[in-house]
Amino acid sequence: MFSISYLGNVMYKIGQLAKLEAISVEALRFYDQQGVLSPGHRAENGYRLYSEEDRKTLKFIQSAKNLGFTLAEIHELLDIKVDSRSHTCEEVKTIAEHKLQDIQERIRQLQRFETTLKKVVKTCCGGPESAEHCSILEAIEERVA
Amino acid sequence: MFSISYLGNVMYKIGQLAKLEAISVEALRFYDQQGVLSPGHRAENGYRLYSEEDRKTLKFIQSAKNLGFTLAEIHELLDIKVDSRSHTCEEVKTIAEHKLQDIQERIRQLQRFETTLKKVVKTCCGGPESAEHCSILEAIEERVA
DNA sequence: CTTGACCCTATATCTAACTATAGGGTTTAT
DNA sequence: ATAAACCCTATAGTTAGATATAGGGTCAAG
Repeated sequence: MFSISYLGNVMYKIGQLAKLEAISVEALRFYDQQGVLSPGHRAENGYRLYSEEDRKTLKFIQSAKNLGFTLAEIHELLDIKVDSRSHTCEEVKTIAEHKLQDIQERIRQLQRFETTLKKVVKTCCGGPESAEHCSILEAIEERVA
Repeated sequence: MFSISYLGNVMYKIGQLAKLEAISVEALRFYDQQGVLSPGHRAENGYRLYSEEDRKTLKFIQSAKNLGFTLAEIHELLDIKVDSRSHTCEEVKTIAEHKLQDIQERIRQLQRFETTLKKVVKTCCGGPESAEHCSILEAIEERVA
């Protein structure tokens, strides 16, 4: 297998980058289409050619996904990143704080579910008897939440 | 406005039930289509007629949704409920326990996001200075998660 | 007797982040 | 030279739980 180079820089074909960064080829094409990761160049045959810089951007995307950011939010972050001189720390921090609040709200909602579910599970015998008087079903009927 | 009755029992038209239980008419039709809440009868003109029992089932559905159950899971619970003699407490408890584990796993994932996001937010000055050396962007680049 | 409120079905649209498929060109290995 | 492996575009499908829309029937009031 040959390595591809453009203007003296190593370039990756889509399948190569996909393998390196443990992502599907389809997902990479999807990122291109969504504008979060468009390869800097195309070969003459139309193949996408990703640079080392593109690979770093992909790592950024994957890392941001690990923080719970959506692709739309990652798009925003990347827009700031590529022209960071025109943007401020405040903007970035605001985005991150909103995300944090969003996540915390989702945690609270899930914890409400958890609290009630735990209560309800505890009251149930869980035995082989008929569910006719099952305390879980009864609790739900009585609008437990 | 007249109240509708069938075999001596009060029945609700879809819009009436929707108003009483604070749900949209479309959602009720969707529940019917999904088989979680099919009105016991249809009027001669094709109108859905919901009984008091159907209304209780709707309350059950809404309550179960407040515990985080999906419609598919609620379908399962209702299947057990309508023929509770053929089912056991154990079955019901198992469903609830699985749901609890599911919710707890989702909480853990969100908490991982939260922990890292908090760290990252704290390191950022959030000031009006350019984002060129923004510690949040740098942290994401360095695969913070 | 017609207007507005209500009901019906069937189909499309929404969000998010892909995955899959169809149909076709390119490259690499044998 | 040909078959496998790889690339392309464009479009459709997936999940969940609805919401929206088109086109049409029903019903009660004035």
